[in-house]
Amino acid sequence: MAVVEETPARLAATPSWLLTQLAVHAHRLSSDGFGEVGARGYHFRILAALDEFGVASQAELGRRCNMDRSDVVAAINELAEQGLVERTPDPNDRRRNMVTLTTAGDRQLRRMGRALDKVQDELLRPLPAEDRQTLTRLLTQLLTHHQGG
Amino acid sequence: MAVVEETPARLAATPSWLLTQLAVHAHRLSSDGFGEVGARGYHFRILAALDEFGVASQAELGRRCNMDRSDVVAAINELAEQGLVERTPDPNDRRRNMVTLTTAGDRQLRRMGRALDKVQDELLRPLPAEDRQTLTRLLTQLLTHHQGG
DNA sequence: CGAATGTCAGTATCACTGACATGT
DNA sequence: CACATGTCAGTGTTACTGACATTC
Repeated sequence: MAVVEETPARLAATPSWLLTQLAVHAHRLSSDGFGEVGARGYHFRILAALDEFGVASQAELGRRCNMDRSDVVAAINELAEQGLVERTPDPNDRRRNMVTLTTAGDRQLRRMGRALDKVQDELLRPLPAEDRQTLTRLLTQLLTHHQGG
Repeated sequence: MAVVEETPARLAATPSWLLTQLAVHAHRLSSDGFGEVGARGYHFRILAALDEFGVASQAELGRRCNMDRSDVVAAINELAEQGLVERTPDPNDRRRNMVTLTTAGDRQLRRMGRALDKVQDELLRPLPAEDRQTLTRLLTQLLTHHQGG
């Protein structure tokens, strides 16, 4: 009957619940933005890594973007089909593919970047600048611990 | 060649990236704990809601736990099969099922609760108590904004 | 009638596993 | 030989969509 139903305190007071639920909202927001340009999160990760560090093998991309090798394969397939990246064999190590960002890929990256900027604004809207910094610092601290150490 | 590959700054400096990556770690940790008792996240949400607010219809559970009606159906199926909840028709409203927590369900909830407590400790380990409070406050503030308003 | 409820079937994204062939 | 790389096929979790019959 109630219009608004209450979330159990056992969940609401729990950091891992807060994190996952907020991640859901972040994902919804960015899915909307990315979807408008026919892409998804994995694509952005790879394009951003190529833009920032240049040509790379698929395994390198996987490590940089926190993606599994097998998922990189699929993502590169999709990106290559759209002409956003090029996959060429590495003559120095014939196990590897060299993945390069194309001009079209760079344009797409910029489009997705703009969409992502909007997501951040929307996501952090209720927080003043100081709190945003604090939040980013704390989250970075946590992530560094769990990924690096 | 590098042993550690760098994450693109475009990602690392982005709150939504931090959130989603941390949510991944939280999910990994709780999946381990929940998996040991043969359960998953959706099960905990429902058991916790039943424990805190008592008997409820499936639709109510969905609203409280932030789950889709259709996903509640599947979760309740699984919980009922294990004898952790009971599903009985509501005589006052024949559209509804009344879902009740059984004694076994209560035991399971406690097991999962203990597992989840370990997850929080592990997740927040690098932060001092004060920072944990700040983080929880900021996350709560964000989530309230995105869910309530 | 409109609206809520339970149910079913299917989809998408992200993450992961195990296997295999090829090459270093 | 061990190990890295790319590839393929499949799984699990969470989240969501559209449809349908039943009931209020």
